[in-house]
Amino acid sequence: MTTYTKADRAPLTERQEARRRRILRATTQLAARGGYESVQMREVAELSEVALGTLYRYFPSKVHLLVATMYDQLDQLHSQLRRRPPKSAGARERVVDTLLRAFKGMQREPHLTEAMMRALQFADRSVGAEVDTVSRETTSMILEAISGDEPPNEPTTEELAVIRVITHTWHSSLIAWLNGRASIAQVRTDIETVCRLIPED
Amino acid sequence: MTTYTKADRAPLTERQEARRRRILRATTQLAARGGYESVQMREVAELSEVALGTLYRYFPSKVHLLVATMYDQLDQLHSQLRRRPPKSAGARERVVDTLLRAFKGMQREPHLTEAMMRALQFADRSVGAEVDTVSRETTSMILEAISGDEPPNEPTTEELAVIRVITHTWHSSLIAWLNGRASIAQVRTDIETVCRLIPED
DNA sequence: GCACATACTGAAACCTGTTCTAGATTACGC
DNA sequence: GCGTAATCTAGAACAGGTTTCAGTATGTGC
Repeated sequence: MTTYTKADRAPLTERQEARRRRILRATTQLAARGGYESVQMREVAELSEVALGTLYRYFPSKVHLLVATMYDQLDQLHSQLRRRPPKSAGARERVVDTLLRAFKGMQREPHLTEAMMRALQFADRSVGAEVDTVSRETTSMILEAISGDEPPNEPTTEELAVIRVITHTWHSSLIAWLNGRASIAQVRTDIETVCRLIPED
Repeated sequence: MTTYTKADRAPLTERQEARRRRILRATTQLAARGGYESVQMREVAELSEVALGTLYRYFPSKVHLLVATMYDQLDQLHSQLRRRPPKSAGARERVVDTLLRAFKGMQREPHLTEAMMRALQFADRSVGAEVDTVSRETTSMILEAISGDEPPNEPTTEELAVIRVITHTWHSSLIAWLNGRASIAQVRTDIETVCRLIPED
């Protein structure tokens, strides 16, 4: 019965926790500068003052590293949202607001976003657990937006299906935007379109 | 005013066309066996009896190669669909049928599917043009399903938005299935869910 | 059929993700 | 504090995508 806070990690000593933070910070920094390909494992190791082998002990691959970074960022976003939740009238509107607000944040750091999203989409089975964590976090953000002020109650199967579809759309259209294959307006439209699946209340 | 058939390629001599086919065939073969990571450029070159440099002249990267393969497969699927189009009553049903039929085909070659989809999702700006052709092909398949027997007329902006969302969902949920993060039933549900965005007629 | 430009070949070289190894260093139970 | 196990470090080595190059083959205009 060992339940860890925040994404089930084994307990770490302080120095280890510090190393982990340094690694994530370095990754964020490099990613923000030049995106996915600028995150080079040797550079991350050097910048975070950790040996390459140690980096790999903490994060078993570049994709793991970037997905963990994504979780980290998502977590910050989630806190912000809890502090100042969207105030719109209906569930649908609140979800749209939430996603557009997230999108606005991502527009500020397009390279970072690109690095994290590419990794998330490229992740294979071996990263399953970590991707699931990100996915759960996203789900609960949307669920909270749907619930509004009420404490979120157990989601129905139907709700979960809709949320999955929203998440899929959210990720893919973000990627399309990052790749220059979709405009900001198009991302907004896609979000609004998919959110029509949420029943008006 | 030079318009080429099938995805705008410069004209090739017969031997060049043959080489191109050999490369695509080899890629399909290797991908079908072991997925994305089994498609190794040196092996593709060897199997298609072409020098590595030549392979790169035809397809400037592994991702280009796999996206081209995707286009190729999609094209075959499209032909099949034209020969035996879905016969269901409403537009929505026909789209669901189309996608589920495609899904069934992909279940037969999961590794091949994985290789192509991973590449498609991982593609960056430099592959923009090729990804667009795949995207256009997908769009027209769905559009034809919507139109049914009628010749498809000019799609509205609204229709295009819905189709984009459907495509996004389609790709992401396929990936989730390939990664073992979603069941076949879930993919089916997601498709049915997103297709509710198509108005009943 | 010749001359030239373009394309193809084989092989080496390069880059970056990943793995491995031998030797410090650190954490921890006693 | 001491001994042991786990962790960390520096650096070499390996793997597969990509680039490069010298030489050969092919296609094209004349």
